[in-house]
Amino acid sequence: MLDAKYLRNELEETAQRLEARGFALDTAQLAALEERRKTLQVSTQELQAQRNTRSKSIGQAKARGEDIAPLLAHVGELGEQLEAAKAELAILLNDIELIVMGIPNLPDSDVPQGKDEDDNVEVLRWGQPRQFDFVIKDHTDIGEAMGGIDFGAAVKLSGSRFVVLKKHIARMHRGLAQFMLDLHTEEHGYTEAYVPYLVNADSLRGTGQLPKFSEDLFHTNPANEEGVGLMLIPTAEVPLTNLMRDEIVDEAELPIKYTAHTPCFRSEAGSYGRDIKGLIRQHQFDKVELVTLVKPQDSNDALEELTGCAEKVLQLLELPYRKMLLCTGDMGFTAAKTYDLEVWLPSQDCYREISSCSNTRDFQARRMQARFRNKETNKPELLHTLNGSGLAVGRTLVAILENNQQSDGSVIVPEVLRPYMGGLAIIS
RNA sequence: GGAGAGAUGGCAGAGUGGUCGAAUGCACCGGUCUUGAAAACCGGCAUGGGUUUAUAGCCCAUCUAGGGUUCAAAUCCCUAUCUCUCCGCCA
Repeated sequence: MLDAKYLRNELEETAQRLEARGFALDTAQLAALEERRKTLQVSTQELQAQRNTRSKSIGQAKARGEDIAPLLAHVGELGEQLEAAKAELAILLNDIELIVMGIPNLPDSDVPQGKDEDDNVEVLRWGQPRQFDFVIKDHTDIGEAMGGIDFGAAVKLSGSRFVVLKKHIARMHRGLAQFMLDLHTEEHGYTEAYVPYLVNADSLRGTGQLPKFSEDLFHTNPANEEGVGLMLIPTAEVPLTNLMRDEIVDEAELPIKYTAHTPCFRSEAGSYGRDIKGLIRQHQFDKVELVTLVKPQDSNDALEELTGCAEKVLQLLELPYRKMLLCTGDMGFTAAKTYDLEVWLPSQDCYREISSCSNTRDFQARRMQARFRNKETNKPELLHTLNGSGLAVGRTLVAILENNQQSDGSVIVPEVLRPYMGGLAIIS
């Protein structure tokens, strides 16, 4: 959420900056609502103040043993006016909030202008895509041949966009998550967390999934009262970041760095026909998430550091990747600046997203009132929140299967993963 | 599933209808004292919002949340959520 004061004082400038990311802000509508809000709120508060003083004087009169009947008659109609004004104001504030909650974050000034993913800027490339001297298979064929990937079984259990993994593939999937968690906790200073996979609407509002992207979420429909209104997390960013919702932490505790391995659930509404085959786009996938909360002046550096932590995973697994700086038009709703990491997929002959690392600045923090106490002023200030995948486990599995495949259909296990695979060097 | 108790500021804990945004203690910040520290003493110390050039002032809201009663609610009523105790069940 943008700062309400900034929004109303710099309405045109805000609209201009949002245009860069393809968002059309209806400034005329907002200005009109704002004008009404101002007069109505001022007059409502004025009425409230009047009633407060009169009620107070009734109390004082009563204490002195005076007759309060005439005072009571006078305050009666004031109450009615106040009720009406309050009701009207509540509706208006609600309307305005709905609009403001649906406005995306402002892009940082160093984010390239652009319309879509074609305008993203490549920052660096790491590793060399391997040259194959045999006809390569995609991860589905490799996995199915090993009896380790079974889409048919998943269709029976749940439907399309789910998968059943077995044997070495299932183990590698598990090992990958362990490896990533160990790396981030032992080498990168993150605190491991185990979090709920079902969260309430307040949490989803805090990180920006609601109210605008409800259709991307899986909603629960419990048969009894218990658990009503809970939704499945689309990413661990939601529970991890919301740990700080309505909290004020000491400046000395910053930065706060959390990591968690969780499944993520996405309805993928509107992506019908995209990546139908394989593990790339699933309703349920595992991810190791990185979340950091920092002082405002530290968030630029924190984004570089966080992205570096995700890159480290790819480097240790020896997977070729490139780092993209997203343009204004391709960024997510809450992001001020985003790096995508894209891993090389031989079967698709291109780089595909495997991590997305964003600085949301105070956009999420304002929604959830996540703050720290400034040591100098002793006043609470909004934190900056950052999040990134470190990495998407399913897609990492895909990348390993495809990049490390051999002509006989077996796959070489990356060195760093072998301790998590009982020492296996090759799976087949 | 059944029975009961509770939810107040960073924490602890008063407050049962009227100058209560809320006593007191702890913590924290500043000062006096001290060679320095501690102790003692003095002072300060909630958050959100509105108005405004202003984190000057003024105003509104907030005692888990949402409704209700009343001129007036931390205080009375209803509902929800959460916590605790006991019984049952259970990984």
